[in-house]
Amino acid sequence: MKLKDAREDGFFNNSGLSAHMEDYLETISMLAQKKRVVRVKDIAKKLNVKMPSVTVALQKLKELGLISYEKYGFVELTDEGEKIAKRVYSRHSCLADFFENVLRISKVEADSEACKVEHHLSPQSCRQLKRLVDFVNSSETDGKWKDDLFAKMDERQLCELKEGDRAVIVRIDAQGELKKRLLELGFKKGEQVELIRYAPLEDPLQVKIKRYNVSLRIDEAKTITVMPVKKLESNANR
Amino acid sequence: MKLKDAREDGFFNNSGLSAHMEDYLETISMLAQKKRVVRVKDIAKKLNVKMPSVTVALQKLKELGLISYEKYGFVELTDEGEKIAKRVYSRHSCLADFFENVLRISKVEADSEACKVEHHLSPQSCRQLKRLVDFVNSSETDGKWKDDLFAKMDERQLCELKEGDRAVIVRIDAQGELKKRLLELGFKKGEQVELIRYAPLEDPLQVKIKRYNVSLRIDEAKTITVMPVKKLESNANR
DNA sequence: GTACTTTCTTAGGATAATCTAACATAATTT
DNA sequence: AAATTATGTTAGATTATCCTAAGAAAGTAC
Repeated sequence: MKLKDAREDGFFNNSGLSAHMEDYLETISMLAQKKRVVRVKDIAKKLNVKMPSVTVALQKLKELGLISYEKYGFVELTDEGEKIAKRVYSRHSCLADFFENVLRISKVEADSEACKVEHHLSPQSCRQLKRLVDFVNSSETDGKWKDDLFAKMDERQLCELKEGDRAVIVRIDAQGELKKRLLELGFKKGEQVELIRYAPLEDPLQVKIKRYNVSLRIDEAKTITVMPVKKLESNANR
Repeated sequence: MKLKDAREDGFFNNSGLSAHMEDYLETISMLAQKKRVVRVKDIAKKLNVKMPSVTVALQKLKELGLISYEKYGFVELTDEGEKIAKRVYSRHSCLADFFENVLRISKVEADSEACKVEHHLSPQSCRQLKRLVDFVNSSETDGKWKDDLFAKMDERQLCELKEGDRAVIVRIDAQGELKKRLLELGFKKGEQVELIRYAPLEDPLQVKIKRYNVSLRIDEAKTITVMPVKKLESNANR
């Protein structure tokens, strides 16, 4: 909602920079830590844009006094630029941490989600998010609730699995006829299933249960709650 | 990170629409529920843009088959448009719910944050977020941890308060000289403070404690953790 | 030290959004 | 029914991105 705001608050952030400019800054900062010098080419690669786009962005950042850079030269952050980059980066880590350790999605996806969301989060939300992550991560507050939370967060509906995933059935919410049919097919709590394949439009999905291949419609698969089994990736090639 | 993606995945979402187009769709859907007819003017007002911008957007949405609309006529969503709007809206509510009931920021701010973030969240994250909110909201899993969580989430550092806010001191993390000085000024656990005013650049902030006005630097105020006291707004005019 | 390769910049064009100003249609009032 | 007001559209400009193509500078190789 509020498109104009999207321009004022969404694209342009606390730093006064657009989301894209913040990305450039963040990238420069990251590269500066890894490499001796920061080059246009590297920035372009990291941000997945072409070099001319980088050149233009650098010129703008230079005008803003956030980097020092001469034509054909290397790029360095000024103190001011470094400060903003740090802030942007901390927001990013906070989010990535949240996605990974609270929402419990894979590290890679957590990072990618953080990238997409990071420029749009207010400092306040960021602080609150940090409090939440700290609470969940803190070992003081251990106890059953945390196991409960993680169990809940790790549950999926059968149709959320990817091809090849295996999982154990936790619960079946189907009623009446459907429930009966699913039970007959062998779906019951504790049973292991493997998602074989989705049909082109994702609709019927093929599942393996007790050595049988069964075809389910998405609406049917939605009633089945499962807990994925971690694949031992290192065993994959044996 | 990944600017090009920002275009492919950030601005253009699961629906294949840009964030702004999703906003238009969502707004139309909301207005359609409240009003007899949806007019350009209302959309413009809601989205905080001028009418010509709306006209242009509507033309595009029409081309995409998401709304039916004739020049100078009213706007209606097609089935396809309605479907997308619903999806967008459910993502929005999920986020707003999260910001309000898990991160525990005010309803208004929760909604505004949701608006800014909503277009950038994958369906997967959305589902996980929903699981988290459900877990926190569910009354089954009651018990002390929830109180602990809320207590933690409701804590603020003194310098996070707004002018006029009152709060009770929960903890002081200062060390050595600073701690001594704060204690001398009357800052201690259980004491009530009121944030009077920030200096122009937010730096020294003026706090009232035990009828005294005290000036603190931000770094000092950061060491003081407080629990805001809800103002009884309805009493304000008496 | 000339020639090739890599890296970077400039120029010019595209797109998606915004806006203002001016004009067109519809609705309301008299 | 004519005049006025409200609403909506078109035209044209602006901004922030991106891109490709072509040329310039720097680095490397023989």
